[in-house]
Amino acid sequence: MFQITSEEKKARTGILKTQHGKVETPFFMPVATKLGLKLINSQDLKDIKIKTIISNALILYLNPGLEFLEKAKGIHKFINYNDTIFTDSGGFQMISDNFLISINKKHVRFRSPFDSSIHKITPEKNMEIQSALNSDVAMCLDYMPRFENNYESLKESVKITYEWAKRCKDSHENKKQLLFCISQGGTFKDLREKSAKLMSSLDFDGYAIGGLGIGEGSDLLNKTVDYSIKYMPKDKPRYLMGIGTPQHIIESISKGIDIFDSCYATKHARHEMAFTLKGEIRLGKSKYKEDFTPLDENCNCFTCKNYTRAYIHYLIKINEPSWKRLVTIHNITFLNNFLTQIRTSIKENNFTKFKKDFIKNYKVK
RNA sequence: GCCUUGAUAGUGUAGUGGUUAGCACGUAGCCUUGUCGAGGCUUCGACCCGGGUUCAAAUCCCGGUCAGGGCG
Repeated sequence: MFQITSEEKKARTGILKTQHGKVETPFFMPVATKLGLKLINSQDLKDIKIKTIISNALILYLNPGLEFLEKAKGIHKFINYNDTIFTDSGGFQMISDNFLISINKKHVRFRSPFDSSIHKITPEKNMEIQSALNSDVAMCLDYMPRFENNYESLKESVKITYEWAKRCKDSHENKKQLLFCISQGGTFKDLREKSAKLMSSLDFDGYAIGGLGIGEGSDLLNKTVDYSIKYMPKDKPRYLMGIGTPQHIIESISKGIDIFDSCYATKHARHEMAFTLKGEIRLGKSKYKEDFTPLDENCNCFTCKNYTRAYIHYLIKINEPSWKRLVTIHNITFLNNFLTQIRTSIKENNFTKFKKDFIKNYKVK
């Protein structure tokens, strides 16, 4: 399932094998919650060489529904994507007020945002859904409390998430599908350590860190990854959920993280932000009006090969929405290339220098 | 030449005697990280010029300038 191929200090490369092929780690997954990547499609993913995406089991269960997806001959066929698809369990929805109704040890009750119907989901039911979706990697149902700074509720979430992980594992029947668990604990050291230890006591195909990237800031994010990863199995893939930015990705890889997903790159692309090796730029700013250079000077993406910052700026100013696709393509290509470079640097035992050079050039506000 | 209409942020406009002069786009800045609203927030920025009436004028009057329209 997972094999480490090279290491430099704590950073490592590896190969994750799923029913749809092999993926080299560390990698980044774009988010396709509803099986749609805004503005781009599976052909774009092939062109960019994106080998994994992540969707959301609970959302797909509510709409378009399992019956429909069965008629469509499965999610891979439906979206014409023949590589690895992760499905998130839907635990993240629990932080949304208009979603959650109640939660207890047995199940979670919530209201569908699509038709306001009320649903009850148990870990067993969640596994049933993910097995039926036949994604390549399923995530255990976890409980992420809304009040992320409340120690007591986080303590409770660590406990419930552990109980649920056991139930997910026991009821997981799709043997072609890998199953990852998720640890919680907010930014509290003792809770993170406890959660990581509890999860590591169970045998999963991969181990995720959840509950981060929700405004805790870089310092707490980095510290929390340290707390957790110390007690996570070394020979299994480690997935930092919801992250994110190039600086967080490279920092986390240096700690031993293998997998990332985030809507940051695509969402920010639609808000005029493009990644460059020197930091983020805002293309709507007038300083780019006569900047006839590519978004990033070293990027080989479709957008950078064919268009300039000035053109994107111009499209923004004349309210021509096609720029959003161009910037989206750039940002996910940028991240994908970034991860490829990181993998290469680890294999060549050059990662430490690569990271140092990157941080030196990458300006963070 | 005569008549007429108009002139309010960079642009387009609201405003019939007392408004912190409103709005949209724009400028500048900030936010967004496992449900991505093709977003959200903040800032900057104006009454054409000169005189008059009035306690008080973007608002009423006179003149000028500029622009549009009509007549000759």
